[in-house]
Amino acid sequence: MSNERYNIRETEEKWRTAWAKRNAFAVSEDPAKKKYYVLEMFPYPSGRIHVGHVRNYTLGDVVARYRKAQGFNVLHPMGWDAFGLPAENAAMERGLHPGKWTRENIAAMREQLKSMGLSIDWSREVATCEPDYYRHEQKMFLDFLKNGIAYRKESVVNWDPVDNTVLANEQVVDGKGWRTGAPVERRKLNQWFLKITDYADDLLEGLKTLDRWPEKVRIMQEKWIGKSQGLQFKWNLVGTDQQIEVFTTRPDTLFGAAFIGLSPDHPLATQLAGGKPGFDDFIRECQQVGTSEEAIEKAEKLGFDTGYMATHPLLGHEIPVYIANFILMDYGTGAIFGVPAHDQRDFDFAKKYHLPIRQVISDDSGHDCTAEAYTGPGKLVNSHYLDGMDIEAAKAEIIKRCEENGTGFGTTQYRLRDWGISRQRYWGCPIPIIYCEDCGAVPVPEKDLPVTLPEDVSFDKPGNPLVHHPTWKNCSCPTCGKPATRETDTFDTFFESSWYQFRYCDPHNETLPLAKDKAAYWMPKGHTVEQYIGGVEHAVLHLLYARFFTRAMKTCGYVDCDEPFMGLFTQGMVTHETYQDTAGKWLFPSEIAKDDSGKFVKIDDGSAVKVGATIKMSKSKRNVVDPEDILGTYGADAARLFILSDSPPERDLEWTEAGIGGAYNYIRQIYGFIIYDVKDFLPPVGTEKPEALSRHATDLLKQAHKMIHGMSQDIEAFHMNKAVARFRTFSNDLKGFKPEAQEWDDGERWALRESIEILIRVFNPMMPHLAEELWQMLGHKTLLVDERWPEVDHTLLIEDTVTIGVQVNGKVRASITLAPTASEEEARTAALAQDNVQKAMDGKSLRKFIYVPGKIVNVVAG
RNA sequence: GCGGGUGUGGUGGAAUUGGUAGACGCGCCGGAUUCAAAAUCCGGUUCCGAGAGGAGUGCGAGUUCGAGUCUCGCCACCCGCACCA
Repeated sequence: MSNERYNIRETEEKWRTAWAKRNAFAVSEDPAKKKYYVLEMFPYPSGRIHVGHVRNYTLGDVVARYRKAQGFNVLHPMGWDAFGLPAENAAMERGLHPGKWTRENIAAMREQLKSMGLSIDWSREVATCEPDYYRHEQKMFLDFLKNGIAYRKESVVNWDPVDNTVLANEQVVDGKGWRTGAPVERRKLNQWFLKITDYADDLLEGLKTLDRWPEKVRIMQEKWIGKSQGLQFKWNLVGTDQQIEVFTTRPDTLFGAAFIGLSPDHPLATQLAGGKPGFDDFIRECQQVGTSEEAIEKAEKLGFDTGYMATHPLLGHEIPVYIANFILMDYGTGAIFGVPAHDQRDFDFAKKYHLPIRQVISDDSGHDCTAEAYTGPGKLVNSHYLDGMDIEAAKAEIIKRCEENGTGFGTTQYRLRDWGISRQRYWGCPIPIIYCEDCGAVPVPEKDLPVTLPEDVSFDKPGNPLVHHPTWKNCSCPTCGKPATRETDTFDTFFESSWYQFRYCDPHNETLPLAKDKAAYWMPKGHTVEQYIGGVEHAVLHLLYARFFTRAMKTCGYVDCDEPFMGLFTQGMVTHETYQDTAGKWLFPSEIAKDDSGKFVKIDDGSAVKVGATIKMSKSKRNVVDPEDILGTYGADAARLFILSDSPPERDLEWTEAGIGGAYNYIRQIYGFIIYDVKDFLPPVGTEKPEALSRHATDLLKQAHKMIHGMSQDIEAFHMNKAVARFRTFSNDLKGFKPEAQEWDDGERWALRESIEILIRVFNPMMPHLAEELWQMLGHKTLLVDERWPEVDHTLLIEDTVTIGVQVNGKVRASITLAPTASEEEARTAALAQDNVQKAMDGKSLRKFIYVPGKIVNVVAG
């Protein structure tokens, strides 16, 4: 076998240069060609790519190169999600300006991505932190205002009382500020919102059209939107003329009501209980729970008895009114009625405050409602005129009665809340609003856009530097000319990532986010991004915001489509083993090695290393590998091949040294095999197919065409690991292909070249540098990047025999080879002729004979 | 807590969607080559059993001629939860 003579570094660089010189991946609108838009989620420019990026962009590149080979006009762009918190952290920790830090990171990461050999049209690159990008979203925001999609309201944030800054949920650790350690408070601020709830039904309906999305993502979005039918109705507050409006999805359980619960943020809460002993402490305690739903749900359920009672005309008795910390002001009316027997949270609350538990639903199984809430189906009991009804009928009856006596109405509620887009941060897109004492919140006139982010800022003080900027903040009112101040909040960075899929279609347009004709070619309704690829962690927020934003843009006349991504693929995480030294300190994989006995030790001092769980790569656990090292050591093709091998892309990928080594070996082996072992036997490029091929040569071709067929199916279904297994199997077939006689005959030589070229062309999307090099070494003058995907000769896929298993009473005892179309009679004869079948039947008679042609025979004996 | 998902040899995974479980790879074992090692090549490798044979897809039930695949109930791990991106 050959020595390795494939110079990976030089060769890979050579082909990247060749593609770039040729502008191989630059595209423009071409009405003669069908377009195909492949998009991977753009990266946050943290400074270095990580293995998750390598996985994401490798997957996208396989699709892009495969579709290009199929003749599509493939749009495959790249850009930078360049606003966000880490840039401000870098500024505070290291004194670097967020803009400088971000732009340097982009430059570094661009080089890293380029070294992967991606088929990207770099002329379309965008960075969201540049005014030529964000000016358009400022304009869109003004349009949203005009169309009633944007509005301002009060909402709560996490407040660090020491730094006097707003904290992201991520910056709240165990209820305390991450830097100051001070208990976080909730604080109300006026903020801008987008009316995503106006589109809730449409977003829900649209999910049905997304048949090329993973079902799990559609389900998650459906649950997130959380459409529910229910009753909104008023309770009377005993001894006052006040009423409490309550929403419930379970009006059927009305007679089991044990208490009314108010959100601590509910206006009535302070009104009823303010001044009562313990109230201030209670509210303070509530305010120390973070704003995240998770924190609220996990926090201990606390209540405060207002001392008031409430009643409802249909109920007939009075129940106490509590303030409860688990009730969200944002959902429904911010008030509920609690039914301990049929809701576990209410049950826990009732136990804690000694409230009665009254069962009103029963399924006759004797469920003990004093031990645990019952949430299953059943009939109504203890509920007067509802007794004996099923749940749905009882719901309808209560809604009807409330509507008749005018105390309530049936209504639809959504769990989805409007999208708060204000961030009290510097490194984001300025919200184009000016506040004037007389005129209020005034939109910045379009002629004054963009409102650019000032670069001369300092991070000496905590909080948003825009607030203390000496000149930027102060301006004059566009309406009346009086001194005024700019909005110092910036947009949520999800704003930028909600429309970048459009910007790539027309990235240098100065007047519009994108021109109509470009949108019509690349993003027509029903044929938008054919394939979007990214992490499943974006299943709800980013993907829902982008779907909403697209609809909002449509409302404002920018585009004609409503679903931005027709096909979605969500990849799994990349994991790695974790390592700790004897002192428990986390170690990087690069700090350890295997000793002679195969145990891991620290490289610098040889001390023992504890190998821990394989988990998601994270900086804190140091279980990360640097793609740059991998690419430098093994080359881009090996990294790409390993990423695609073994693990199905939707599942987690365990990064191992052995795995990347195996991929590297394959590249060297197949190169050596083709160039040193068989190249000299091959006929020249373009040799005509001989008149007749031997059975032997045809068998090889059959395998080759089966592979093409299988590879196409696998790539289209994102079964990249199976596609890899397929061409590796075929590589083994090739290596085992020997002349039947002493010498190669012409047919064999031709079949060998044909098969090798097929192999090269089908693995090209995965290992484009190696494929291009082999293509040239075999004598081709053209670039493989311009070649078409090989066509399947379907006559070669037909098999004349098939081997199937023979079961006796469900257990495999033998196998038989038949024509795929063999009759049941033929199958029966062949099966019963098998010794093992007779043995297993053990003299018993044939009771039933099952024959599924091409699949199985089952002899039922007894 | 709520919502979504995953579970198959020593190991990553495959199984034409109800039809011969373990393709392909990693690792390991044996052989060739080598002064030796590395690298490379060839062969073997689910478990128990000498063998005939038996068992086997997280655990427990069920449907079926036939279940990794479908149904129900558990267990374990992972992702998201609206200001990380």
